[in-house]
Order: sequence, then C-alpha cells, then structure tokens
Amino acid sequence: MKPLSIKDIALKAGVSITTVSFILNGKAKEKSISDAVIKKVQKIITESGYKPNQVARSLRTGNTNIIGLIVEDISNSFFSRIARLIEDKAYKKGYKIIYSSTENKIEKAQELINIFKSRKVDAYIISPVKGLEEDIQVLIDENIPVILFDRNLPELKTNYVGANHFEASYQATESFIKQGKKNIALVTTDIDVQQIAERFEGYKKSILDHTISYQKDLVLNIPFKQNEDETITQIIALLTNSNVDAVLFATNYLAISGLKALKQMGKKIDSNFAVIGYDDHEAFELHTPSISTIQQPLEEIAEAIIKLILAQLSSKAKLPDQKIVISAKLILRN
Amino acid sequence: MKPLSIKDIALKAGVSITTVSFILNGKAKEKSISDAVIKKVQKIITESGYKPNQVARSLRTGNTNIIGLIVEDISNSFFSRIARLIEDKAYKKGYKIIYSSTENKIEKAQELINIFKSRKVDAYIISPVKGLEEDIQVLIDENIPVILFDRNLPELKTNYVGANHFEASYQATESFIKQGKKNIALVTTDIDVQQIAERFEGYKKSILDHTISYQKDLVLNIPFKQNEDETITQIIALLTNSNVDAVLFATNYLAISGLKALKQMGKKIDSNFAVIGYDDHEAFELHTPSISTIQQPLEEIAEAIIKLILAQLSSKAKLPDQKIVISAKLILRN
DNA sequence: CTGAAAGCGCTTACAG
DNA sequence: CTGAAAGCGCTTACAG
Repeated sequence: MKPLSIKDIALKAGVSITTVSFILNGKAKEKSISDAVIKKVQKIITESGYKPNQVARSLRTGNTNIIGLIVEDISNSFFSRIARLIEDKAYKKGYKIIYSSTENKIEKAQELINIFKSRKVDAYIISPVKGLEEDIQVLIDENIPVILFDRNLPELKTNYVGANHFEASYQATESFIKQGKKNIALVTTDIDVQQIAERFEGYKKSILDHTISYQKDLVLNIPFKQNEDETITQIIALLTNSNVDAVLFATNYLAISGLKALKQMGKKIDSNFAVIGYDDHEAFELHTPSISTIQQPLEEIAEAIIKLILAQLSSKAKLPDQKIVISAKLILRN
Repeated sequence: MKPLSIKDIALKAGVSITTVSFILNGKAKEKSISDAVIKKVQKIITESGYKPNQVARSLRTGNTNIIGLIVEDISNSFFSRIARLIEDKAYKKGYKIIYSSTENKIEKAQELINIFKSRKVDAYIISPVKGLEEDIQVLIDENIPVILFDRNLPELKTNYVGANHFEASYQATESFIKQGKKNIALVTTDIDVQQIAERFEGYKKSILDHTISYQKDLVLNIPFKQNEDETITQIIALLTNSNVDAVLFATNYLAISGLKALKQMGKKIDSNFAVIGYDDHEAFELHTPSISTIQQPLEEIAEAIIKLILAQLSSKAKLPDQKIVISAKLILRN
C-alpha cells in the first residue's frame, strides 16, 4: 500500500497540485485560493490522513528541519539530560534531533559531521573534540548554524554555550581551604579540551591564591579510554600514599569511580576527609554522607543552545556569534 | 558556496552522471565501466570531497537509512544506555538513529510516529504506550519493520524484545521470603503496560505460593506524572504506617525515590529491613549498604533489537515475527 | 563500454 | 482565483 502523494489529493479534489501545496503550506490566503476550495481540499486531506513526504520537501526546499546533535556519549547522564531538554524544545518548533556519540575520537567526529552533512541537517549542536576545528570551520563557511556546547574551541568564531569551569572549580577548591584542608587532590581526565583545562586552572589558582603550595603529585590525570577498574586502582593509590584531606573530581563519572574507590578502601567521608564532585548524579545526594558537587544548570544550558539555534535558523543574515557562559553552582551538601 | 552535485563531478570527469552514479554505488564492475574511467572519476570524487546528497538518494530509492527510536524518556538511564548501544551497532551498518521521547503520552507517541513516517524512516524501535496498537498496526500493514522493546503489546503481531519481568520479580520477592520477610511491599507505577503488570503478578504469585497472605495495602501505585516529592511522601507514609520489612521497587526511578525517602526518615537498610531495586543505577552499588537489584542485560537486549531490525531491513520478504524474552537477573549485593 | 531520459514528491516563479 | 512546468539531486531501466 503506497502512501498517498500530493498528486492523489489533487486528483481527488479536482484541483492542481499547486493549489494543494499552497493550502498545505498555509499560503492559501496569500495566494487567494477561494474558501470553498480550501475547505474541500482540507477535508480530503484530513479524511485521507495524507502527510506530505518530508524527504521530497527537503530536497526541494533545502531544509530538513533536522538538527544534528553530536556529543561525547549519549548514555552519559549529562548529555542524555541535555539531549532530552533540547529535544523537547526543538520538537515544539517542528525540529527533530538526530544524534551520535563521538567517544572523544576525532575520526569518528569527522565522520559524523560528514554523514550529517550528506543528510543535510539544518544545524549542528556539537560538544567538540580538539582537532575538529577545520571540519567545523567548513560548516561555518557554508553558513550552516553551529552551536558548540560544553566545550569551546577558542580558535573558532562561532556560537558557544557552556559553564564557567574555572570559576566553579576555583570556588570548590576554596571551600575546601576554608574548611582548613591542606592537601587537596584533583582527579581529572586527560581529554585535551579547554573545559577540562579550566577546571585544573581554577583548582591550581585557588590553591596558590591561598598560599598553599601546589603539589603536582596530588593531580591525577586519568586517561579517557581507561577502564573503570584501573581508574579505581589509581585513585586508591593516590589516597593511600599521601595525606590527602580533600578531593575534587573533575567529572561526574570520575567522582563515581572515586566513591567506589573509597567504598573499597573502607575510607569514610567526614570532617577529616572531604569530597566534591562535578555535574550532578543521583548517587551524589543519596550517598552517605551526601556528596557536594559543582552543578551545571542543564535547563539554562539547553535553553541557551536552542535559542541560539532557532535565532540562526530563522534569520537569513548571519547573526553575530555569541559565547554564552553560564554559572555553574557549587552545591554544598554537608 | 553550494555543495557539489553529481552533475559537477560528471562535468569535471567528462562522463555522464549515470557513470558517476554507478561508480559511487559500487556498480562499476557490474556495469562494466572501464578501469580508466573508474580511476579518473574516483580521483575527482576524493579530491573534491564530494558527498552524495542523501536526501535526493532517499527520495529516489525510498530508503533513508534512518531508524526511528521512540522511548519513554531518553534521559532515563535505561533508555539512554540502550540508545547508545543501538546507535553503535546501527552506525556500523550505515544506519543513523533519530529519537524522541513519548513521556508515556499516547498523543505524543502517535504524533511521533506520524512525523517519523513523513520522514520515511526505514524502521522503528518503539517502547510503546498502550493505545498505540492501531498506529503501529498501520506501520506493520505498510510492511515497515517494527521492533517493540521493553514493553510488549500482546495484541500486535510484530517483533518484541524484552525481559521476563514476571519471573524476575517472582524471584526477587522469593529472596525476601527466604530471608524471613513477612510484610513485603511493592512500589510500582500506574502505567498500564504488560511489563509493569508482570512485575506485580510475579510479586503477588510469589507471595501466595509461599503461603503468605497478600496485603493489598502494601502495594503502592505511583502515578507516572507525579512529581518526586509527592512520591517520597507516599513512600514515607507506606513505611511509617505499616510493619513493612522489605520493599521491591518496580522501576529504577522509584527505587531512587525510595532511597531518598529512607534517607529522609533516617531509616536504615539492615537485617530487619530489606530493599530490592529494578534495572540498575550507579547509586545502587554505591549506596551504603549496596542495593540489590533486578538487572536487565542491556547489551543483550540491544543486540537482539538490532539483529531483528537488520534482518528485516535486508530481507525483501516479510520475516516471521519473533518475541524474544531475555532473562533479567537478580543481583544480590549484601 | 557509456549516456539520455524518466521519475521519486514536493515548491514556487510565472502565466493567465 | 488557479494551473502547467521547471527543478531540487539522485537512481536505474533502456537503448545503443
């Protein structure tokens, strides 16, 4: 059973496909189609359940009404929550989302951009990998809206939405210092992106500003691709061999691994040993004791992203680029 | 800067677009294009970075190579993990995923199917809502591959992949009974789907089989749309007003709410009070004490789904429907 | 060994 | 007030 086409509707209504098309696209009045014809055609459309073929429409108009979402890993709760919020907002404006995960691999990210390009997505929301600058620049040159989020690529002149990680980890570290902590560790990842670098810089600056000496061996750099067991082993080693009295984790999954490490060690979080996580995770609040964390306001981030996208999509002229920085909040839970 | 078309390539190569098309689609040999021409055209394609317009290709061939994924909520970790696994597997076969969340609303689900239909997705992976039978039947009638997962709609003759929830919650309840529990509560949701009904039936049957009396007031039915604070209040009420010594939660988010309730009450999980969750969640293992749970094997489920999809997509004839039931496992953690 | 032409289902400038 | 026709970028049956 082949689906109906505009031709079938035109035939049934005894009008041309031009007329049907105008009515479908709300241009009936503008094109001064008579009310009688509009009524008749609309009745047939409703009764037959005809839905225009968007693929044909896309080929003709050049718009697909699809937004490409490229993230590190859609199963990471930070990204899946953002994805959900973006989906909701985009949906209301008639846009659908096609997603894919880069796993932080530059080759995969490049391939994804190419695939999305050949599918003619209208706009891109990308949590980029370093090394993707050139590919994104090509999109920008072709005047396709691009919003970077979570991670900025400073060399690129395009839109960006993200949190102020420097400030947030500065504050988190400072809160440790105010509690009298002296040996504050940072567990971070080796992903080479500005966002992660900022978290380290904020930590370091805070320590130096408070005249504590910066101890290089208290910074643990976990390779991104490393499996969790190895990560837990490394964290246990860090905490066993040193007199660390506080740990800041630079991502939510590292904090989760850290909590598992503590559990294995039988080490308690108390007045002698403090922990702060990054991003939120249900496990943080539920943990005994609850874990303080640096929270990125997901709703605000998603809102900013979709606003930028829609502004670009509805404007013929190229809009000025915006770099939107949203305050992450330190949520103290003990 | 307009992207290159097949016409541009043909022009540059001094051949017809037919020839270029054959080469692009690997039909060069079959169509006996000379090696010299193949070489020349391929060189131009590589150098120019030409990528065929998939929208045009889709309009012509009728295939989009896009699979529609319709779930309850993409930000729920059960679904986002499945989404990630499916994405990986589909990607390797050249398929992309377009997703959307139904929020368990039948109208939204129907709308999504319509939107995906007009975008001509090649196949559907649906975690359905009751009431969607007719719309899905239309897809089946049109010979479009449909795989239901997580929830079956028994009236529909189509493919399904899911866990044996009856068996799993029977076992979980039985494990409580073997621990000597007498007043076992079930916290479940009011979503009217077989999957949830099975969890209740397994619980009830297990209780009756072990000659414990079934107490209706120990089953708490949480409305799906209810906000979490209200849910926590209800769980606290259940645990305060009764002598419940064990609780089985029918979903992961209900278990999380339950753990929050316990934390608020200051009630400990110990030899006098046991808890089992559903699906997994990082918070379960990390919790003090760790929370036992019924785990659905996500990898197996995703694998089964994608296998069914690909089999359907690559077969011209309609394949026999399969209902694949995968064993959920009770993971005891204390 | 290769190409001209039809057609997928739409939109829209143009004509009347 | 309405329609015939061109064209979006491909694929493929057919012809030579």
